[in-house]
Amino acid sequence: MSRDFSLGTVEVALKPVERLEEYLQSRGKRVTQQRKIIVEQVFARHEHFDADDLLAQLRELVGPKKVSRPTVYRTLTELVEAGLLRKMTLGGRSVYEHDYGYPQHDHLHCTKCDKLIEFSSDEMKGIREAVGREHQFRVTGHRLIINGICSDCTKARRGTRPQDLI
Amino acid sequence: MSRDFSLGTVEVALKPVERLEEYLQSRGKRVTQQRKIIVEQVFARHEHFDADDLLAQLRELVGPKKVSRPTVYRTLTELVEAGLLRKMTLGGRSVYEHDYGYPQHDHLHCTKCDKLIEFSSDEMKGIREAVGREHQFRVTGHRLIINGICSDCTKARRGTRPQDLI
DNA sequence: ATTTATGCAAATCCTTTGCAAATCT
DNA sequence: AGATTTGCAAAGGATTTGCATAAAT
Repeated sequence: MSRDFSLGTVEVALKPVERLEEYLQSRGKRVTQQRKIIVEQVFARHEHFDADDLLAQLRELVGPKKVSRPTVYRTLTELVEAGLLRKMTLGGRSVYEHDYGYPQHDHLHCTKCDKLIEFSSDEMKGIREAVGREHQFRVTGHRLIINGICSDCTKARRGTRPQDLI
Repeated sequence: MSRDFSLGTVEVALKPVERLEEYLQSRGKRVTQQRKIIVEQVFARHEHFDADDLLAQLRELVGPKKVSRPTVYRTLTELVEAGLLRKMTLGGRSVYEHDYGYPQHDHLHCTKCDKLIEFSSDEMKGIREAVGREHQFRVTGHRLIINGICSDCTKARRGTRPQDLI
């Protein structure tokens, strides 16, 4: 199966839910209703989100009391462990995005409207390797966020609240 | 006046305290004892620190009740606004480092021992420009953190607590 | 004399936890 | 049945805020 996203295409053998089941079973964890509901909803949209966004989405699209807040937090942690989601911290709050079946990329962060735009740069690979070698550092990943003002906000001349630059 | 740091030398016209006074006066804010004590202590050491570290340093080197916790937080925010400090978020907590008179650089973050190592890469300038142009984004800064295991932890074979990869 | 800043205590925000009841295997 | 999960309520940790008092202009 292959999925096509704005940044490219990556081959993935299993659907997110299946990947999760595989992960859960390999750890003797259980495939519960709420975990299935959560992956399903998480992969139903591609935008970046935080625990609250997800909770709101669940309440709206699935039902008001299908999954509790603690379970959302617990499951998000598992989805990160399972390699399905990637977590990042933007000004104090945790933000998640798809990792599974999604190509490596970085972010442009508009400090006016707080929008996140994805981009990919091949040069990063080189930088990582070079820097790692130089410092005898075993590199496992990186996070690059370029801050600035997006074109929309530049046009709109009057921005909203000033954001702290992570 | 020039200051020499591991990554290079940058010319700065005023000392941090002076720069702060300039900033405060330009805003009709007051040059208080605690604000002066804080900048002084903040620039007395070059390591990265968080609000708690600073509070501890103040209690130890200045006195146990010279500056309160809320004032530390309020002043750190001002120092960032004044361009004296740079703020970053590492796994939920805010970490600060010198910005004023200190050259642009990025970080290597050891996910075992949580150590931060500075490095600078010239390629980043190019990436920033290219990406900004491509997305009509007015770039004002960036944050690059490369995660991995530092040489110390690799040697020590057994790391400490697992960290979440920002 | 004004007006801003500080310190205290309490409040917030996001996230995590203890524990009994519910749900999987 | 037996173990893991869930949901609830409460706890936690970092950071912020209201307000009376202290300090700066």
